[in-house]
Amino acid sequence: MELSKSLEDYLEIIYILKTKKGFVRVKDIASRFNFSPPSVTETIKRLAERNLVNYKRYSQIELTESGENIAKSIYKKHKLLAEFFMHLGVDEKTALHDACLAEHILSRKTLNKIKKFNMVNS
Amino acid sequence: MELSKSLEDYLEIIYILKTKKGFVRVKDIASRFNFSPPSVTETIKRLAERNLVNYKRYSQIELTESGENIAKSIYKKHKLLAEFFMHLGVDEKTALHDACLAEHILSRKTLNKIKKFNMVNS
DNA sequence: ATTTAAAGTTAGCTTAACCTAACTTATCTT
DNA sequence: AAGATAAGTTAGGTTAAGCTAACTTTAAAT
Repeated sequence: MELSKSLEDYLEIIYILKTKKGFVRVKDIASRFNFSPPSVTETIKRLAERNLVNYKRYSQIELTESGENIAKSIYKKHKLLAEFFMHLGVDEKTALHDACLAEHILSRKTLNKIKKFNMVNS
Repeated sequence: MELSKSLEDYLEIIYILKTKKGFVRVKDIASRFNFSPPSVTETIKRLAERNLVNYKRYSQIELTESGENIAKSIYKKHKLLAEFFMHLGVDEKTALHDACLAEHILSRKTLNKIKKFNMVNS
């Protein structure tokens, strides 16, 4: 059931691309992460096995409902953490970078405390 | 040159065990991480290839100077982050757990802001 | 000093997550 | 509608990081 950092990143970027562009292609994911297209295809297949995306060869990639739920929750963590780091005085670029990493590891309890901190400091 | 999260964890635990017990054995590392002894042996060899530990078969494990420097810096991050999470109101167990993960990923810039935060809130 | 038990190692396997080279499919242009 | 180009896939390789089973070495106990 546990998702790796890598799979979480894929779900998140699929969600972001879908929202921003309306559709998602292997090429877009590959160029975002600087991965080769075959690596992306392979990972998409693994996501499909877990019913997190609907995959059809040579076609666009769609999140399933549960895939989208996970993607949204990761994206929310990302936003929360970026805001948090910036409240601490970290520059935006670094805040976004570190948020991309921390979003995969911090516990719900810690994230809740961070959320409270953000609320107080807004 | 970049160390994986896994290798950083090994260096850190070797440093901690050495400090607390005076010596480090495969068995101790294995039981800390719940890894099998062969996995530990293999990783120790990889650390030795990078000159981060001195490894002699059937003998104790010693950090080299550069291995110890890295280990110390990770351990310092660990302490810093655990303290930080507790300042935010996170319980100790969770704080230590999350510190173990965050210590491998956060940038120097973010860690510096966290250090300042800790100083103000002590 | 032998024997036994504990610790460590070797050999060989697995999976995730990347890669390149070569091939296939889809799309776009004329 | 044919051919060229772009996108995607397949096949096969690599490395890190884990595992078990079987073997070796060291240390402890009698």
